Amino acid sequence: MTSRTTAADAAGSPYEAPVDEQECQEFRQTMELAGRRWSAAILYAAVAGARRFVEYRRAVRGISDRLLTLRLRELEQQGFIAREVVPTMPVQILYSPTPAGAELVAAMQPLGEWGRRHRDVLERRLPD
Amino acid sequence: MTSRTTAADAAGSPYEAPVDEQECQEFRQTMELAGRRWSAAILYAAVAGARRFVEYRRAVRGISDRLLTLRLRELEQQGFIAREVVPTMPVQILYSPTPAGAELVAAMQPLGEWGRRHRDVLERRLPD
DNA sequence: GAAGTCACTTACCAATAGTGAGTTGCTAAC
DNA sequence: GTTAGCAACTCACTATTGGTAAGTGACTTC
Repeated sequence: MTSRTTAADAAGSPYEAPVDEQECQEFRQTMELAGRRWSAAILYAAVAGARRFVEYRRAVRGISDRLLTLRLRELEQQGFIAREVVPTMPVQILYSPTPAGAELVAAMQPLGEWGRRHRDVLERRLPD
Repeated sequence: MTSRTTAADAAGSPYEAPVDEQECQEFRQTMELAGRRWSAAILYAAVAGARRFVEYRRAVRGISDRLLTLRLRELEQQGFIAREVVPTMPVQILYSPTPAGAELVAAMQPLGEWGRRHRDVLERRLPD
């Protein structure tokens, strides 16, 4: 810190924020990866046993076909979900969680817990 | 389950997905509340010691004034951040984490941990 | 008195999300 | 043998959200 004075100093600013910028950045990236709309619910459904497209659509109430397709592709690209085509007649397409996906869901559990304890807050801001 | 047969049954579908739809829903709401763009980083900065507008802007690298204003207001409404006007000359405005906000950040810690272990995945999909 | 800081607003454009309908390939029912 | 249905998509369109850049007013420092 230099000897330069500012309006804030004059007004009694307590300190310069000692926030670790890089850690903040990492934190942000992780939360935004996992917090992408629908992604967490889809991963959760996968770990809970969903496999086929329609099963996910049923489990993740409110999602559209289009967004489900998009998110499944993204999660596949990121390595959290594996897509398998079973060449029966008619073909079946199965989406299963990878170990990385399951690990991610496990890391989200405390937040799920938090959500159950603070259901009131959720209902106040996300009434869908 | 009825005795109705479907194409899926004919092709050997393993089971109906036993996913708990309500739990999935809760999970989704929580993750999307915390995963909103910039929100997690702002809360993190708050817990790490940021108080004034400029301190948050410095800590949360890349955010614009507009979005920071918006997010701070949202987090205040949701009860995660408290806004305090100190009537000095010039006035200071301080944003501090509430107990609920601190608790939320604590619940996000395992995900932050996960992010540090999987930095490669983050870099692949969020190069900003 | 010119330039700078703090905590915002405003205007505008781009990216993302949501809705609803259509498609292909198959089966099952009348 | 046409009609209806499901599974897993795709397309076109609109609404919502996010990003960029610039401006504002009260105040301070040079």
